[in-house]
Amino acid sequence: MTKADKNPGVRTKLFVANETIGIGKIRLLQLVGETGSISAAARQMGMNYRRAWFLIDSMQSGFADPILLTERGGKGHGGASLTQLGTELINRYEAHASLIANQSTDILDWLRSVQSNRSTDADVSD
Amino acid sequence: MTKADKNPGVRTKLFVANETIGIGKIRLLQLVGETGSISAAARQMGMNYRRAWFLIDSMQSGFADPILLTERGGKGHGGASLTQLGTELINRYEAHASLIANQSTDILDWLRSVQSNRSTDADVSD
DNA sequence: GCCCGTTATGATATTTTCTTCATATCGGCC
DNA sequence: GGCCGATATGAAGAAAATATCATAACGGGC
Repeated sequence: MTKADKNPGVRTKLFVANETIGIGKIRLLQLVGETGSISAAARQMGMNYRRAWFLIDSMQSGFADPILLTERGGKGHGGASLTQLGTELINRYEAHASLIANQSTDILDWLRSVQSNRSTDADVSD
Repeated sequence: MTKADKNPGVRTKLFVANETIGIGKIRLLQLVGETGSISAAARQMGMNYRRAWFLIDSMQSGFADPILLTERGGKGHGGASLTQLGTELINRYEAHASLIANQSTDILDWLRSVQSNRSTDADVSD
């Protein structure tokens, strides 16, 4: 349970320099901005630091300039903060996602009308 | 560097009944329609029948009615053909993809202006 | 100087996904 | 009735993605 939505949806991914950026990485980046640390963001998303770091690193690899600045040790024992490029990435992604959503009502309505109604809960056949 | 930097791209996926539909599965479905068989379509896309069948099955699972009809044995030793629902799926997907492409120029232009210029190998993701 | 929480990365284990091989069935056709 | 190429699945192996555990460096603060 708590898997995919029962309603049809549309998701878009950006492809840049061999890496992909979707809503998950963007959300993580947002949380880094809000919490001021990668590990706090990871905890909040229920993932381990290792994975969060990989995701952020893969995002970063697409850009010529840093999307965040990190610091270890120091005040607050270190942390991370977004650069202007990082926040712009978030903003542009969200603006784009919003445009897409506006263009998706037709196909979503159609999918709803033709989709299978089989229970999408955990399909443990027994 | 014969392989020029890959340009940024946008890809969208439909989510329906726990399954995803992207350009790869749609292309496969198209080829089934053109060739009249799943195995021919698979060969043409360089994948094995097992995988093609699985992809088609996962697509089908999202819909209440069949997107293709299959036949084993018989004239031509069997084959597959799209239903009207299957062709409508293809058409609607392509119309949707075209809308998305029109809305993506802004973010693509921006990504081009800020992306890293490290050489990237070809992306052949379906 | 040690403690603390964080960044950063290595090494290993586990899970998931994909591939390959193998087998069965179908039904017109010669 | 056997051959053919197609659909349809099972199952073992390989590969890739993800998770877990472990360790080091950092540097302000006490």
